[in-house]
Amino acid sequence: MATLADVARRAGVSPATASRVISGSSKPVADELRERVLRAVAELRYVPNAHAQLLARPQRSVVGVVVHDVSDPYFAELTRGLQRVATERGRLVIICNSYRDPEREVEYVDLLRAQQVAAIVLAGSGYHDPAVNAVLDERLGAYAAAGGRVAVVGRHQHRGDAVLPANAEGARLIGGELRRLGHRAIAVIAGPATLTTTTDRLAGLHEGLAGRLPAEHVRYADFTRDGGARAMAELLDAVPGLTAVVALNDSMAVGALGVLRGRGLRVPADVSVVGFDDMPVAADVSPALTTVRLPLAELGARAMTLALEAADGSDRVETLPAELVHRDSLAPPPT
Amino acid sequence: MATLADVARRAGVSPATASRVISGSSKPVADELRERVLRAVAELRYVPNAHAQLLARPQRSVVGVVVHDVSDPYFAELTRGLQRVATERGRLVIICNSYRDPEREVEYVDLLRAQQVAAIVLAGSGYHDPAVNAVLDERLGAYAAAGGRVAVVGRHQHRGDAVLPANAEGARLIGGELRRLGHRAIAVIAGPATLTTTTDRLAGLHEGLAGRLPAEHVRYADFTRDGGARAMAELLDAVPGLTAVVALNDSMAVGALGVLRGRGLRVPADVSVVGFDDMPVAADVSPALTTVRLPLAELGARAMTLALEAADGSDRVETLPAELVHRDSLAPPPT
DNA sequence: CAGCGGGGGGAAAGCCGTTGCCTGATCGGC
DNA sequence: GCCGATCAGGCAACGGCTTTCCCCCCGCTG
Repeated sequence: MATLADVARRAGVSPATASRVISGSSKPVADELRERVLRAVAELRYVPNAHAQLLARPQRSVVGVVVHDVSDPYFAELTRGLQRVATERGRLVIICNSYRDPEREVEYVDLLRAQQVAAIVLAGSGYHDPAVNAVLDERLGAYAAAGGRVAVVGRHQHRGDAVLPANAEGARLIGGELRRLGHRAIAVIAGPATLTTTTDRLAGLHEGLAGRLPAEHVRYADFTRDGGARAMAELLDAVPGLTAVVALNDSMAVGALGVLRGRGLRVPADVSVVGFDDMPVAADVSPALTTVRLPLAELGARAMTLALEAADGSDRVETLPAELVHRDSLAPPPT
Repeated sequence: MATLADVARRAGVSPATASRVISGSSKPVADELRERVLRAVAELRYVPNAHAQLLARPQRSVVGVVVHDVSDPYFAELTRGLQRVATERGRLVIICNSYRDPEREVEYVDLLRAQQVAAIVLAGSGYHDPAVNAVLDERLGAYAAAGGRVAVVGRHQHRGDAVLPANAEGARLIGGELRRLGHRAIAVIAGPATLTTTTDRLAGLHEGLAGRLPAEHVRYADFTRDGGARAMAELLDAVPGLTAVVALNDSMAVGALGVLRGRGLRVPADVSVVGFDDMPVAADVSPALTTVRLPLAELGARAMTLALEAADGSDRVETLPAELVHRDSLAPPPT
C-alpha cells in the first residue's frame, strides 16, 4: 500500500507539500510541483489512509446508526430518510444491525464511540427492562459527555433528542374504526411484550376499543410473518366467532392472511384484518391490507436532522402523526 | 474524550501497561496493576480510538461490501449470507449502497481502500459498458496489487474470485416450462438492458423457448414494482392474445399482477405470470407467484468465504444452481 | 555469596497524515 | 544596491495506540 511518503518521494517533494496538494489545502503550491504530485498519485494509485487522516485531523464527519435490521422494510424505509439527510449534509453513515439484542446495541454504541462518530442515531423500539435501559443510557451518557450527539427514533426512555411515531394514536384510530363498524369479537396479534412499541400500540388499541379487548384475545409473537401466522392459528382456536384481527405490524398481518386463506375464511367477508406500518407489501397482498401509515422516512430524516444540529441544551422531542389507510381487508362483521 | 494516556495516569502505570491490559496482550501483567487499569477504564468510560488502533496495528479485520441497495430484498438476502460468514469469522462489515451507479461504485471501492479493509465484496449485476468496467477494474486491480482480496457476486467481468447465480439456467427452466405447457404468445418484462443480469436471463429464456420470442415482446424496465407495472400495461397493448408473461424479477412480477388484476384478467386462467428470484413477497401475493429460486444467502456466504480465504493464486469461480418453484400463477394457456 | 535467568514494567519508536512555524529565495521599493 | 516584505516549501511536532527493546529486580543455582 503506497503511503504519502512514497508519493512525496516519487514527486521529489516533501510529504507536507504532497499532503497540501492532495487534500486541497488553502496553502498555495506551485503548478509544477502540484502537477508532479498528482502524477505520482495516479501512478502509485495512492489513496490516503482514512485512519491516519482521522487521527491527524480530528474532524468527525461520520454518523453512526443502530437499527434492528436494515433489510426489514420498516427500518429500510426509516434508513432511507436518515441517509437522505446525511448525504445532503455530506456525512457518511455507518449502519449497525442490532437484531433487537440489547447487548449488541450496547456493543455497537461503544463501537461507534470508538470510531469517533459525530453523532449516534438509535432507531427502533425500546425495551421495558430497566436494567437494559440503564446500561445503554450509561454508554450514551458517556458518549454525550464527551461531546457526542445522540438522537433516538421510536424510543422515549433515553437521553438525547427523540423523534416518535404516533403509535398509540394510530392504534386508537384502528380501535375506533373497528368499534364504528360494529366488530365485537376482536383479537390482536401483538409483537414481543418486551418492546415499548408493542405496549404503546396495545394501549392505544385498548383506548380506541373502549376496553372491549379481553387479555386472552391478545397473542404476543415475533414481529414477523411466521410469528403472525402462528398467532393467527392459535387465535382462531381461542376466540370463537372472531370477526376482526388487528396485527401490530404488516408482516404479521400478511402471515395472518395466509392462515385465514388456508382455513378457507374470506377476508374481509368472514374476518377483517388490519395491519400496522403500511409497508410496501401491504398494497400487494390480496385483499390489499387496511393499515396505519407511519411517516417512516420522515421520522428518519427528522432524527438525522436533530442529530446533526447543534444541541441548544435541552433534549428535543418530536412526534409524527399516524394515518389510517383504507384498503380492502376491513369491512363490517358478517351479520 | 478520554485517551489511553488518561487511563494510564489515573491507574498510575505506563501507557504500555495500560494498553497491554486493555487489548489483552500476551504479555503478562500483575493482577494488581491489571485491576487498577480496569478500574480506571470503567471510571473514565474509556473506549480506545479505533483509528489510532488501526494505525498502530495494521491488522485489517474489516470487510467492505458494495451492493445495489441493502433494503432491496434481493440484496438483503445476499447480505444476510455475507454477514453470517463475516460474523462467524469475527469480521466487521461495512456496507455501501451504490444504487447501481457505476461512479458511486468506484467511489466506494476507493473509500474502502482508504479504510484499509481486508477484503472487498462487490455484489450485483455487472454492466455492459466497457469504459465503466475498465475504471472499476483498474481500482480493484490497485487494491488487489496492494494485497487486498476481491470477490464479486453475480458479475463475471472482474478480477478476483467470483460467485455466480445460474441466471441463464434459471431462465431456461422457465422457457422450457412455458413451452411444455403450450404457451405461444409470451411476453417478457426485462430489467435494464445495460445490466448483464438482464441479458443473461434473457439469453437463457430465448434458449428455453427455442427462439419463440420476438424482440417486440420484450420490454426493458426498472427492476421495480412500478417498472413492472408500466411494462405490463404496454405489453398488454402490444401483444394481442398474450397468454404468459415472464418478469425477470419478482418485484416487476408483482407490479404486473397488479395491472392484470386492474384490467380484470385472471391469473393464471387468462394470463400466466412467472417471476424470478423467489423473494419473500412471491409467496404472499395472490395468486402465489411461480418463480425461480436463487440461493441468495448461500451466494453471499460463499463470496465472503472466498474473500476471506487466502488466495491460492488464480481466481476461483463458482456457480450456484437455480430452481423452479411451482406456485399458483402459472398454468396452461386458455383454450 | 556471586552469577544467571526470567518475568514484569516502562521508554520510545513507530503507524500515516496534517499543519504551525521557520527558512530561503525572490521581488519590490527606496 | 540594499533591506524588508512576501511567498513557496520543508521540518518537525503532534494525534492515540501498539510493540519492540531494554532495564530492573527477584529468585534460583552452583
